[in-house]
Formats: sequence, C-alpha cells, structure tokens
Amino acid sequence: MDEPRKPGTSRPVQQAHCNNCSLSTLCLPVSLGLTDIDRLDTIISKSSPLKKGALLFDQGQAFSSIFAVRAGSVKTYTVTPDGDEQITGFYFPGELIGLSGIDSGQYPNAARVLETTTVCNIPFARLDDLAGELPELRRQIMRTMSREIRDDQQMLLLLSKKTAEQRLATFLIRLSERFRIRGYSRTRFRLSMSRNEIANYLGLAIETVSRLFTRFQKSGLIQVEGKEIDITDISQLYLQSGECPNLQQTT
Amino acid sequence: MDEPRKPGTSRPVQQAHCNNCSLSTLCLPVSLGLTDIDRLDTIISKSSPLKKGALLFDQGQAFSSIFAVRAGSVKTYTVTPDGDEQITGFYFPGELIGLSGIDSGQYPNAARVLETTTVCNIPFARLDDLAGELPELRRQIMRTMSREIRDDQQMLLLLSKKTAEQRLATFLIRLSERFRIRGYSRTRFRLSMSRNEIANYLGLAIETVSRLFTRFQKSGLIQVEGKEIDITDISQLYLQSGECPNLQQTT
DNA sequence: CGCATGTTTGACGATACTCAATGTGTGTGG
DNA sequence: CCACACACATTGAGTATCGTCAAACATGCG
Repeated sequence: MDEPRKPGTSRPVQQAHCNNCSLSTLCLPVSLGLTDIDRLDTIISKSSPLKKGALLFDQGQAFSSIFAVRAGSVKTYTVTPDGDEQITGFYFPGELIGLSGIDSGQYPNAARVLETTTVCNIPFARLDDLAGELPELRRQIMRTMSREIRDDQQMLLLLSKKTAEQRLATFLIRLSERFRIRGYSRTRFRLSMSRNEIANYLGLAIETVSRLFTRFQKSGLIQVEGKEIDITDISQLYLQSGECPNLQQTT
Repeated sequence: MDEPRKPGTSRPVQQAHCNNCSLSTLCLPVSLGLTDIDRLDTIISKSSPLKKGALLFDQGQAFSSIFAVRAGSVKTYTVTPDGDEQITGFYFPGELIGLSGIDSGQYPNAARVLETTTVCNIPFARLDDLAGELPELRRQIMRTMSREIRDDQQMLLLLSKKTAEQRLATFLIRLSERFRIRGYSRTRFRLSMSRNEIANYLGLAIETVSRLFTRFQKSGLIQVEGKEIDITDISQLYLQSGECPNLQQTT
C-alpha cells in the first residue's frame, strides 16, 4: 500500500492518444471530430500503472485535474469526522473522476486505486479552456456530470428504500451492465473491490454482504469464488434487485 | 393538487430580469457582467406563481429546460417500480433543478412545487448556446453541477452511515445554513415540506421523524410548532448531527 | 364547520448490526 | 518451495434500532 509522493501527479509519461484509445466511445471524446480529439490529446497525460492502494487525490486537496480511468478501477470515498470512510463510487475504464471538485476548488472526496490501474490526467483549467472552443466537448462534459448526478440519485434511492438483498442484487446487476458495455462478459467477472468495500458502498455490514453472497449462491443466482462472480440466473437476480426495467441506459 | 396542463410550461409570462433579481449572487448570473446578464435574460421566462402540488416536470418527460427557483420551494423525486417515491432533493430560491436530465434527454426524476412558487424556465438548448459564447456562464453551470454532485454524495453518506437522530439534526443544520445564506434567520424558519417528505428524504419512517422532533424539543434543542421551527441550541444540534466543521460552504 | 389529510404516540417485531470465533486466501521471507 | 502471518471472508448467536401496525389527535382547506 505505498503511495506516490505527489498523489495523482502521475509522473511525466507517455502521451495518451484518445484517437487510438478503445474507450473513446465511452469517455470524453464522444462525438468529437478527429482534429478536436487531437487537441484534447495535447492536454491529457497518461499515468504509468498505479499500484493497488495508490491515491489519485486526497480529500481536501486542491482541485486541479479530473481523471479518466484507462484500465483498472478506482474508488472514491469521503472520510467522516470520526474517521471512517464512505465510498461514493466505483469507477471503470472510460469513466471520469473528480468532477465534484470543480465548484469548491478542492476535492471533497478521495480517490484510490483498487488494483493496478492507469488513468489519464486531465488538467481542468486547460480542459475548461478547450471546452470554450469545442462545443461538443463542452456538451460531453456536461452530459458526464449530468449522468453522475443521476447515478448518485439512484444510489440515494437504493440506500433509502432497498433491503440488503435488493442492494446487493442491484449492485451486481449494475456492474454486469457496465462490464457488458465495455465488451466484457456480463455474467462472469472479477470484483476488484473487497467485501468490506462493497458493504461500505451499499450501506451494509460486511457480514450481511457475506451472508447474502452465500444465500444468492444457494438460491442458484450466482456462483461465487472469492472475487470471481458468475451470474447464473441474471433475470432472477434482476427481479430480486427491484430495479425498473431500464428505460434508457448509456455508459 | 391541480396541475397545469402542460407541466413546466409556465404559461407565457412576464420577462424575468436577472439584473433586478436579488438572487443573482446565488443563481446562474454569478460572476456574469451586466451585458452578459442581459443576454441571459432574453432566454429566461419567469413563471406565474405555481400552486402547491404543481408539477414542474414529470419523470420520463422529455428534457427541455432547467428551472431556477425564484420564490418558494420544490422537491424532486424518483418513483420506484412499485410506485412509491424517493425524494432526491429540496430546492430553494436561487437553486437549479433538472440538471440530471441533460445526459439522457429525459428527466430521470419529477419536480413538484411544495408551496406557492415561482420559477424561471431556462430552455437548455438556448442556455447551451449561450454557454458557448459566455465562458463565465459555462463555468457557472459546471460549478452548479459540481455542487449538486457533491451534495448528493453527502446525502449518500448520511443515508449510509448516520443514525436517525443524526439524520434529522443534519437536515435541520443544512436547512438552517441555506436560509442564512439567503438572508433569512438561521434559527427560525418554516418547513415547507411535510413530515412525510422529510422522512422520505432522510430514509426514515414518518413516525421516527415525528418522535425525533418531540425528543429534540424535550432536549431543548428546538421548538417545534407544526411547520415552524425554532432552533434554540444550534451548537448542540450541530454536535448531534455528526457533521464535520464545514471547511468551505457556498450556496 | 366538517371531512380529509397530516401528525403524534404507543406497542410490537423484523431486519440488519455487533460481537466473536473460525476459516480461507495471499503475500513475504526463510 | 513451504511455512507463517496478516488481512480478508464466512458463519453463528444475540440484540438494538428503526419500521410496521394501529389508534387518537390536530390541522387546515373547502
């Protein structure tokens, strides 16, 4: 669990190239023309692989950049006055981290890497300038922020109304969908976060999560083997989740 | 509980004038120059007073405008598949509603007026155009969205980690702060939402909220008289809330 | 003034948390 | 390569907080 001296500084590295990047349809370049993508490229720097536990930025730190996940996964969390953390999100390739820092000028939460991960560092001041010149970039940033708001509000509903069972089912269903969109199997995947982190995110005790995994397995919904998950009955899991039949779904 | 035929259409009305508006320091015009404010004015239309229970927009409805509260208050909520609602936010003068609809092109939640309320209707397509021309407007929109993300994430923490007591205390403290910023008393105010709505928002049963109000009163923290609240010991209430000593606070 | 809606209060019970112990995996160093 | 240690995960037993059900009470709108 060692951390880079300057968290999030992603030591000077190879240029990222959005136009080569397989994530360009999920990430900021969506609907940008080729020349615009090149301009975006010039302000972005790709980090070297960050080791598990590395800090992208810390809570309270001055806001300077947003980050796009390239490979791996990241959690964001808030630390409460009495020292325990509340995970506010998990982020996968193509997703943007740090948007909550724009307003106050400091990150209201911390971002930590869950496994070996590479990210793109996008200095916000420059991105903002560019957003002034490229209307599609401006729109894409706003769409991304809008989606984050929507997703967070869906989490409010989960935490406020759902049972433990529904929460975990929902969690798995949503992960499944995100993996599917990224071209991975929607039924077999590896959880990069610990049981503890899942529990924390879902507002449950770790023991509850553990018991539910066991129960889901006994019911034939999933096969669990440590962090490996195999969803064996996705439609049943979906029913358990109490989710609406998705009207529209993007990222 | 009657509603306008075309929800949110805010029947053609008087022009709003941001430069006359006392909320301009809280709302979109923040840091706009006078001529820029005039341009913003031209796309905004002020609604006539909407009666309690009126719908600004409904869940699933096509996204077209965002709304700024001028006077009164509004709640936003999501309806779950099994028909009950989850309130995702309360909004007061100067605050913006509907930002979560930008991404998907439809509002993922509904917005309903809690009391007689006037709003400004801001057609998003035109706002977006204007944001392309006015960098400060663009930034202000992004700041507002960023703040919404941050606030929603604070709610995640509340729902996930806090006890019923802490939740209600936090709710009152946050309301207090929002009233203070708007120039009202931070210790005496009127709750425009029902107990039911408070409970729903805080992820509690209405009975729990009711009991807590009683208990807070008996402890000498507040004086309750229906919807009128008088915070008699704000520092003690603050302690009960389990909130961090606010680093920074805007709106 | 009266009905409907909203609020308070009480008794009881369930879901999920806490505490505790055991079991499993992972990484490190001998 | 194995053994140990540490972190993580599972399972069980008991309990607390908060939700549900129910009834009385207040409020306010028409």
